[in-house]
Amino acid sequence: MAGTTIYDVAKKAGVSISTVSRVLNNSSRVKESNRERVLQAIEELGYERNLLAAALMKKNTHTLGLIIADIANPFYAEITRAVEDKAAENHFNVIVCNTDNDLKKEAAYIAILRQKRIDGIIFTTPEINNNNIKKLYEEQPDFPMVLIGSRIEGCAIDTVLANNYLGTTEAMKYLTSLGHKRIGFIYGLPTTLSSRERLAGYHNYLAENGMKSDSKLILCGAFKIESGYQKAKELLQLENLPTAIFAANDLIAIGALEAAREMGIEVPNELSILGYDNINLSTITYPKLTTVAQPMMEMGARAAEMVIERIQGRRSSPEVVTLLPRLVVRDSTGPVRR
Amino acid sequence: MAGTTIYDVAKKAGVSISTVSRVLNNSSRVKESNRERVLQAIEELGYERNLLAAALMKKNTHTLGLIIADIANPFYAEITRAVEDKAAENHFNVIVCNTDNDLKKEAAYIAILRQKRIDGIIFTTPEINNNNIKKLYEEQPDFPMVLIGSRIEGCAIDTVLANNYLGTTEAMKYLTSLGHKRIGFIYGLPTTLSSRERLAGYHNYLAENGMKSDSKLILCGAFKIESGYQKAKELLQLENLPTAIFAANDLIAIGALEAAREMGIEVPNELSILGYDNINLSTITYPKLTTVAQPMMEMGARAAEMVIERIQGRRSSPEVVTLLPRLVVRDSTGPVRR
DNA sequence: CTGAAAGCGCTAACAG
DNA sequence: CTGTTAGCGCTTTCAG
Repeated sequence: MAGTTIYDVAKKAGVSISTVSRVLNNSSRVKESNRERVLQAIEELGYERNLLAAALMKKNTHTLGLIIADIANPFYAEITRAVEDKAAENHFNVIVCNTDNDLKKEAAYIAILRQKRIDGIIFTTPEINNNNIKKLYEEQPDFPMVLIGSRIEGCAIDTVLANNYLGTTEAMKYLTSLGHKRIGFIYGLPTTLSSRERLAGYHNYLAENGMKSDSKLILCGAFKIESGYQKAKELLQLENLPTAIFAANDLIAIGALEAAREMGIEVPNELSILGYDNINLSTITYPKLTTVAQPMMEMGARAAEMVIERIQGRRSSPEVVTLLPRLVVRDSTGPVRR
Repeated sequence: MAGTTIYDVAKKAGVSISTVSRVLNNSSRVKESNRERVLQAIEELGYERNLLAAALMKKNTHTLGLIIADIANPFYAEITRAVEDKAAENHFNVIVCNTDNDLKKEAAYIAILRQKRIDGIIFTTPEINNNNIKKLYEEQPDFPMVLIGSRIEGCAIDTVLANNYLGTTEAMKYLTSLGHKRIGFIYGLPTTLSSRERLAGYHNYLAENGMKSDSKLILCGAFKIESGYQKAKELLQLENLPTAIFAANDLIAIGALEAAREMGIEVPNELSILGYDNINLSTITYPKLTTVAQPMMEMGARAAEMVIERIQGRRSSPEVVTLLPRLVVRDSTGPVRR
């Protein structure tokens, strides 16, 4: 019953509420016989602990906030799953907040989460210039939080990253090894860490390997299927066609796949398409997508671990953990046709 | 600051804590000048309300629990998105709980959610015999909860359903209109409402239309891609081949698509495949999946509305809301080849 | 090892 | 309209 309190339990067990509290929290030795009587009273009364009252005293709620753009986006869904798993393992719950990358919404969520006294927040905000986080950090530098896949200038916050340069380089190396020289690049929101670093990686690779970069081959849209579809169409209407398209995420790549199909361009025979992320979807496309796999599960799990460690005071100076992506070759890429 | 309380605010504003509380809650008239002084004090102190303390008194947390099998499953992800949106609209947060349909895990989540005094729970448990829910209902019949896509025997609980018979019938009607007579049926976990009703719908349709049902054509697996793949393979190795496969969800259909491709069977020319749900994935398969669309967004939104209404006492006798599915014809189905 | 008592920060009568 | 007061249900000294 929700109405019963430790007073009821105490009375029934013939002990004081302190003793009841002690067995509830395992906080200090309680005579075995008393512990048993308390446990039995709890059982018989169907007592349900009020964790709100406990939190009011203990100053922790064992609840985490997770701020993401959109849980219906498979990329975030997978991270969320990992976060929730790791949280549950450590007896934390997670409140999920969809912001659609709207800073106003995000600010409102942050405020309410703090008012509900959640213990920490995990941000997956892609934006590199997120003033909400910056502000929170400045006002409460000690508040436990961690960033996934992003960095905020001037904020020493725990962060989990996947190495974008490496991923991009691997992909480009692979593509060029197949003989591709004209490689189109479609990326998403430019104010995003992923966009920046992947674009930089693309440019770098070309430069370091003495390949000229053609600005006509570089298009910017959004990290969405629709956007990938449109930008790929643009690319495929160029006079001097690319032989491969490197998409800055899988959704873009999926859109590109569709554009190619619609235009009667065979993948991978006439055009190679390479994605980024390795979301679950990438297995069910036809052809199956070659992609740079981000260790999303690890990223989520690691992030959850980090906030929890910080909440529990088992962590001092902020740290940036950089995980390694790896190329997953499937069927959407092949040797350039001469 | 998190350390400041209404006492600090009251002192700074030169009023009593009651007045502060009143402006915070807009609970009763406060002289305009006082309200402003309070607001200003709040601003200057950076006061952050402690909603735990408030909840302890008010007996509500403005938090919902959402119990699902797996947020990484696009079907649940979409529902979750809708639930969270509607919740946020009504100033509720949602705690997401992944159970993998494990009743033990679920029971643990229910217990902790209640201890955290969340205001209501939305269950998307597919199982028809969920003792956790039954038990909760028996112990706390007034506790606000709603079921999505399932029913629990003997429990008068608010429920949101999509009409499985109708969906199945539509699909079968469409398939037979294309000339299909041997229609394979692959479904998932048999203890699931969706499985039962869709299977029943399949049988019904055949019976009502004087078509004989062949038990060899009816296979049961899990609601997963992998399972669809395997069962479709079985179906496609039969002596007397089906000309169409009706899958009880899209994941199964996607698996079937892959099986067909692997076996060199052309869809839809040689085999029609029809799914159920219309998850986002169903647009990106090749060919694009014909499917029975469940209004997942509406289901989630409606469910959230219902719990919130019940929480707010704006709802009396439990209700079963049945939404209508609709057939979405895409490219994975076609006329039977003679 | 146990109990009494003092809060945690807030809301809700109840007087005024 | 405002302040006083008594809790909400629990944890945590502090004595014993």
